[in-house]
Amino acid sequence: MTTGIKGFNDILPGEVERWQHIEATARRVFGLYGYAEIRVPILEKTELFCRSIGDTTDIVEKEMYSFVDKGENAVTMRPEGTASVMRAYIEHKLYAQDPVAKLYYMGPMFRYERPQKGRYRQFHQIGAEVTGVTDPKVDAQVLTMLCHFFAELGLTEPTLQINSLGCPECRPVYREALKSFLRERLDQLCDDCKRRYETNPLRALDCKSAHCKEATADAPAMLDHLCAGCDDHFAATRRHLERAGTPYSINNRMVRGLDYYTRTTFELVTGLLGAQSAVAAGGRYDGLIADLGGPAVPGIGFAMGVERVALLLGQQEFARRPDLFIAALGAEAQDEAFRLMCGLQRLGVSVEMDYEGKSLKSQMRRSDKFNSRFTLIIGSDEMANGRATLKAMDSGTQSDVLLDPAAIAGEVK
RNA sequence: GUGGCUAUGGUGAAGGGGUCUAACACACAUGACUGUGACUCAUGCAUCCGUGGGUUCAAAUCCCACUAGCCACCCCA
Repeated sequence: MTTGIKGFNDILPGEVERWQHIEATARRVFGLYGYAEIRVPILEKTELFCRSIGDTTDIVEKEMYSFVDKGENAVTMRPEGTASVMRAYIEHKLYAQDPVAKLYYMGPMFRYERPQKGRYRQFHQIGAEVTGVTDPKVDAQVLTMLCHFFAELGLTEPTLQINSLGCPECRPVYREALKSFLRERLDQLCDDCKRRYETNPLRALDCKSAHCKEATADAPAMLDHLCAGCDDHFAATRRHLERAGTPYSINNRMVRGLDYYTRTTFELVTGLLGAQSAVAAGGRYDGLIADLGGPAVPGIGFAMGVERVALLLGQQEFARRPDLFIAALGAEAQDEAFRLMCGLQRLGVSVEMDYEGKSLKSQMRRSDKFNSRFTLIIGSDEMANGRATLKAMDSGTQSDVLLDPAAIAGEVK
């Protein structure tokens, strides 16, 4: 038997309803804030991700599904959405009409990692991006919308953490300050952090090792090294969040994995997903659009992991409930049931029936299993006098109804 | 790429060398109720315990390998 690929999952009926609910909620909430959907391809030129995410990030170095296609092009199955959306924004010159674009997307992403709880090789993200606004009101609005979305789903547990990563002005200065701090206590750090000291010293700040936590307890914080512009931006973002009534906390040790982030970064974190605490995350990327060959337009956005959101929603039921089940006895009645079913469905009534000519008892059981609201019973008597028995399943009361779709629809609606 | 744990039916699982042609429960099917569900009762539903090899008179039960899944590290949504 051929099985699916490791880390690539089927989403079966029963679970897919939860996904549809998440997606529909995103469309509704994001629409409220004026975002339009954009659909971009799953495959892009490999260079797009190297340039945007960063050549030396883990994603690009070891996690991408990259291959050479039959036209000898180096292509990659997208590991995230922002790069593609910005590529489309630039390629179609959306900025020419209006540099301000508010876009959202949803779909599968691919990363070659070892699967574990809340992490899969094909996973799904719903993301949103705003271009063309530097004002921190937009930072606050993006975060407010994200929290609004979770509130609509009834999820209050994930909490918002924010940080600022500075800009190309102040970050290098901070990076050096941190390195010189770490240099003093390299011997106290774990092997991973020793390795990261050169490549990505900021990572030491959120290392899980107790020794590293202790050693970096008094490490300099990015927030204390922001330039005037970044400092003002962060302060204003906080003020606007308070104005919007969006609760948050500051996590000055938050580190993001993609190179393009500047200034505001954030995560929606939960303690309910094992090692995967981030349900949604994002940040500002003021240099990305220019880096990709577009105009000097700022941007900010986030992505959430749909699998993780679905996990948080738990086993909540989204079962459908048919309006009517038709139980028919005998070939003639079955034919009539089929005619009625087709007519009723055209009238907007959801109908189920049995196709195997089973006993009435068996059909009643099936009707009950479907949790249908009504059952229509048709046998030879009913066929003879043109009326059938309509049973309301919740109360058990029965009535007579004409064998006519419109008449039945009137009773069932 | 590294480490730990697990692997019995449609599902959750019990059983840790012979009494296992594998408990129990759910689900499913049929019937008791000859045309009425949800309750009740009865009956049926794994010749077989991830795959391959080994130990043994005897293995679902012990050993080895492989494979798969899960969780964790790295990293990330």
